[in-house]
Amino acid sequence: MSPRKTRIKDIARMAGVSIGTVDRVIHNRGEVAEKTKKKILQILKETNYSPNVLAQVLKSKKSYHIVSLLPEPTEANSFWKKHPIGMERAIDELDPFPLALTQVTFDLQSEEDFQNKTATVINLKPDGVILAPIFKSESIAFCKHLSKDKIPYVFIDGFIENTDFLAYIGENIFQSGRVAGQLLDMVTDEKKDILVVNIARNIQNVHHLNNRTLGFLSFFENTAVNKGKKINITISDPSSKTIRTDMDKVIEENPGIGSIFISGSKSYLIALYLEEIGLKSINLIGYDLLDLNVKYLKLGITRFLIGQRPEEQSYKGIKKLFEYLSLNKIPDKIEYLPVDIVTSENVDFFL
Amino acid sequence: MSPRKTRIKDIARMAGVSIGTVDRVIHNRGEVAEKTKKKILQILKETNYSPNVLAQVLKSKKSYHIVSLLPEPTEANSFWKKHPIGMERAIDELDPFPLALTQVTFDLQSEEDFQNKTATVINLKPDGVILAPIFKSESIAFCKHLSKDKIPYVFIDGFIENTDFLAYIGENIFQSGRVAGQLLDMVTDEKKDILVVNIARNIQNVHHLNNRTLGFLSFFENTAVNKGKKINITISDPSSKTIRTDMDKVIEENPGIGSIFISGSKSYLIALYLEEIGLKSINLIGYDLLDLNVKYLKLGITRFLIGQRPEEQSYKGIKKLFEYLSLNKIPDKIEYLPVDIVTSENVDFFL
DNA sequence: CTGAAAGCGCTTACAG
DNA sequence: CTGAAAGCGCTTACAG
Repeated sequence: MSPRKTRIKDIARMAGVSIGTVDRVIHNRGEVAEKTKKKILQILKETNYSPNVLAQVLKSKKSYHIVSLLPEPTEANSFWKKHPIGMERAIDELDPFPLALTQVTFDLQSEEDFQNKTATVINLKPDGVILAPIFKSESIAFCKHLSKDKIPYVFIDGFIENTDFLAYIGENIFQSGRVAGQLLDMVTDEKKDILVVNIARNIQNVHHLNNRTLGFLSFFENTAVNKGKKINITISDPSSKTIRTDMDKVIEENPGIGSIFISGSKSYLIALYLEEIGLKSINLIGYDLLDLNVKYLKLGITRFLIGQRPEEQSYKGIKKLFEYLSLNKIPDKIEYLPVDIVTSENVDFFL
Repeated sequence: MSPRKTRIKDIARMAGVSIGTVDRVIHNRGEVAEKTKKKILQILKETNYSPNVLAQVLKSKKSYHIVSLLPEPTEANSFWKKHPIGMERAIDELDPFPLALTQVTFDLQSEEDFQNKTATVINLKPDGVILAPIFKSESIAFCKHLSKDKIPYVFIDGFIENTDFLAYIGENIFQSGRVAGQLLDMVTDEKKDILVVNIARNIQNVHHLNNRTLGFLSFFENTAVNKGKKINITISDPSSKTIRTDMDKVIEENPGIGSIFISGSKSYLIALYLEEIGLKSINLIGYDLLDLNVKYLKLGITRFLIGQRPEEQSYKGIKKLFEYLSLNKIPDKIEYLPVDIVTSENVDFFL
């Protein structure tokens, strides 16, 4: 297999120069006669030289500093608890390589806090950034700043077009809506109606909820068996009182509802509601393996959860940044992770 | 974060000896006065010393040799094509670390070939082995030999109890049967019957088909809604003629069949049969993302496929062996990978 | 039983 | 513009 790797020493011998000169050419540090440089470049190419990373790292002690800017996980949104775990795992695995991670978090409810924290990140002078671009306009401004400073950044959870990101790792949001559509179509009586519930203060701004709903509905436009009505509501306040009022109303007005699609991660709120009013015949599908969502999945009130591998998102984010920084490896720009279909019988494997 | 790592040099200074002596203690190479040794061990402990792997590898050039013994992938069983990919990826990722892999394959249909190949593996004097223990008694003999030679081995795809394996990475076979049961229960009319099809020359010997079927049936014993009959047949020969004869018979005798569970990876054979006789109302579920299985999934003839992440199995196998060999890290003995539920809408993410 | 030295492949000053 | 030397942290002979 390995025909013994070419070393700088070998290149130097072949070119009739010292290793210092070879090193200067390799790293383009100048101070080399044009003629010598050409010759060395030629040999480098012929021998297909690549440096011994071990020796490089051992010598240089240069540590890359990666900063993450992700939402602060809360009781109600334990989804974001998974991301730090993935990042730590990546760093563990990269172990002997010098990599420092600073985690900055922001309040998922506050554009202002997000904006302040982007300034914090900039001040840390990172070599690379991992970012969940929750707030669009603020994110765009931040990305511009990073580009200007030549700091590479990776999106997870969602991405913004026309920015200069190094990579995106996460869900294909539209398609995950279609998967949910297909599953509900399978378990819903052909003539029953289907309710789409978005829970969000301002649905306009929540890009991925919109996109999922679009994907979900698209499945019924061209592929599904179900012929029932599709009802679409937005609940602007996740308090149990508002949920009850809004849900009571829609269910009374639409007695034919057979299934409910919740476009975000708060399906447990609807499951709780259905449990309270004792309506067990309705099929529920939602997103993300929050503890409360899993509880209702295991209770049989929620039929399916769709998982989007939060831990793998951030794990791969770190890995790709590191490979780019240390080996100059350009990753695939968009990596869609599988849309996981989770039921009470396979959920334990995902926890 | 890092308070600068303790080096051998530091230990030596603290103990008032030279670095050579410290090294002798660390590697237990003897030739050290008991008193000195004690002192150094004490300091090692206090400082929580761990070596710089970079420097270690750079110096030693010791390359670990891993040998895999897996079935030869064939047209009909492209499942085993995925494993080499996973292993190559692991080696790529481990890059600067010296790791050689030799892949030995055997004929999935031949106990004799398997046995011959175990001898081949032994002759290669590997530092570690990755093994799919397809044939039980032959595998046990092989494992005994490996244990005697103190060669660590990792199982994938299945494992044999009471052997001295380092780790197993793969499916929870029984549980994956339950998942299939749950899915079919969801899409099958309560009163319809369910057919279980095993395709195998000798069903006795095919442990995992049995186990899956047991898991599948267990779901209907204690959890399912479906009240129909459960019919269980074994087709001993995968030729299309035998399939047709056997299937014609069972369908004629059981007109109430609403769904079919295929315990192995050859669901495409049954899908092809259903396509030919034009029976489209039956729900089909099977295993593994073979090209042909995926074809019938996309055509809508197969409802669900269950995936078991073949690539990840072997990827993790290599990683765990390497970590054990180089860092002496003992892995979790059994790691069940998630049971993936795959439909026509999410299958592309898994390919 | 112990220490001093050489060397793994690379990078970084420094001398000329 | 170029070369020789020191050193990253470890391991491996070798001398005593």
